[in-house]
Amino acid sequence: MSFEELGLSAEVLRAVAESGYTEPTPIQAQAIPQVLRGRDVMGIAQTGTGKTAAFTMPMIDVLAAGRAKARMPRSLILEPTRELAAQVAESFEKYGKYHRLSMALLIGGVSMEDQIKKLDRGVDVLIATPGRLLDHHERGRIMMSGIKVLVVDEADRMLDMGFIPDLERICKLLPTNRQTLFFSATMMPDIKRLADAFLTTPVEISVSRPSSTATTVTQGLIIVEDADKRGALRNLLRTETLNHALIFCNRKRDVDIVGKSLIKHGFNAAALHGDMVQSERTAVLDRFRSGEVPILVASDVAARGLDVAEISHVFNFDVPIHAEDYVHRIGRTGRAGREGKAYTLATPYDAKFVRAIEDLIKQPIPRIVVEGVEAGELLSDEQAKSRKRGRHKPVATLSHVKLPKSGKDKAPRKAPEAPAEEPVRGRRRDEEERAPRAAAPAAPPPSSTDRSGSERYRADFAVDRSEQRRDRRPGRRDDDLGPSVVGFGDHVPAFILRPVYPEHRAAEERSA
DNA sequence: AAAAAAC
Repeated sequence: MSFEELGLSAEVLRAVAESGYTEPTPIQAQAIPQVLRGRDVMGIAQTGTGKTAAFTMPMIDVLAAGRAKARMPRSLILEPTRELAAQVAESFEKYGKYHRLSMALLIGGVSMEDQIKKLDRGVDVLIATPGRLLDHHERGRIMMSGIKVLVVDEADRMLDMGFIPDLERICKLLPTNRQTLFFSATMMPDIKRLADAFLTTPVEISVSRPSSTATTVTQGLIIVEDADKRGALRNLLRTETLNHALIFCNRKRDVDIVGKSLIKHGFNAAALHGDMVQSERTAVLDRFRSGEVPILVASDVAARGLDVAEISHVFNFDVPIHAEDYVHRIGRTGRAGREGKAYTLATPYDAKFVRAIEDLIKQPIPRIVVEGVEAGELLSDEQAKSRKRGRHKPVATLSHVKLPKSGKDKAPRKAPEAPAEEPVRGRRRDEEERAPRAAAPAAPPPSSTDRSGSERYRADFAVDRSEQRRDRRPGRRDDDLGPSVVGFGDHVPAFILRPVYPEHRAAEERSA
């Protein structure tokens, strides 16, 4: 099978040849002729199957005839993450280099100005993440009625991320007379329902079963105590011959910690997660792609679809909680038939997550021992439980008490000893603001006689800083923020109490 | 046990 047989234009074929590809992947071979024919396509394909090119190549030809009007894009591609959107834009640039298609990338985290300018000039290809697209639409910068081709990429991930309402809103803005291409790695019932709503008599294309891992990837599981994880990772990084290494952590906080720790130990590493500003995200990914920084520590923002050639190693610093994520993460290596290695660090308590992964991939992950690090063993559920009980330390100070989530009554709103208060109008709001704090478990009864002012302050207000503001993006609030001071709190500055009018002030001074 | 996405 060759690209020439698929019906693509000479211009696209020339661009494909120049990019070095000679043979279409299965999804490209099946999808390209259907897209050119104008059919709707439902593609069940994972990333790494050549899915992106399967829709960009034929779309370039479909859109070649015709011209875009101002603010009326002719096609729309929806992606779940900003990085994936940028990657699709690159694909259009690569295969569309002999066409004069205009393109705009509408993603969050970057200035709207350039995006608006492009929209005003008219775009053939609009690539967007849902939030920013709707933002532009609400500001009246886009008319969706001219869209002839819609692509919904990574639909299952959009579902995971709660994008479905946005997706449905966007879909209502589009003309019903259009071509739709819908891609998902799985076809769960929710996805099927969505596909039925979006597509009309689609051609179904399915390549490579989900939950399968590439055979060219060598896997290994290292069981160590939590405290030994970083040491084990460093050891692996030193002994393996790395080209590009991608290290996944479950939490953004740990991405930062592991990244900093590696740099401190002399590794050329960088971190990537969704709380970083977009310019940094882009810069880090560029440096990783170019090979300037060969080690990237990342959250699952990089788990799916990220296409960096020649990632030789994937390390799971944490066992992914959802088994499918394991498949996606290690799918970043061993791409296009290349060799890859995927090592997972597990603690003795990760047994059930490891089991879920092994069930999904239908094979055990070979256990591996890292030199210089004591090998552990996965604990059974009961063992884990009893060991955890033994490790439990009594709560020593209030600063270790985790505050109840606001809005959700996990702890009683009032301390048991607190005297029942008359609901005095005007004070009630203040009481409610303070209630969760006062009711923190193990709070000593409020007695002001035996404690100094500073002791009382510590007991009432001291909070573990790490529990505050996990989400540091400006304007974002986590539900479990620490105590917030409303207005001036209890303190009223003296100047506020002073009379405003000179004659009143004079009266005050007289009486003083 | 999380992450992702608009200002």
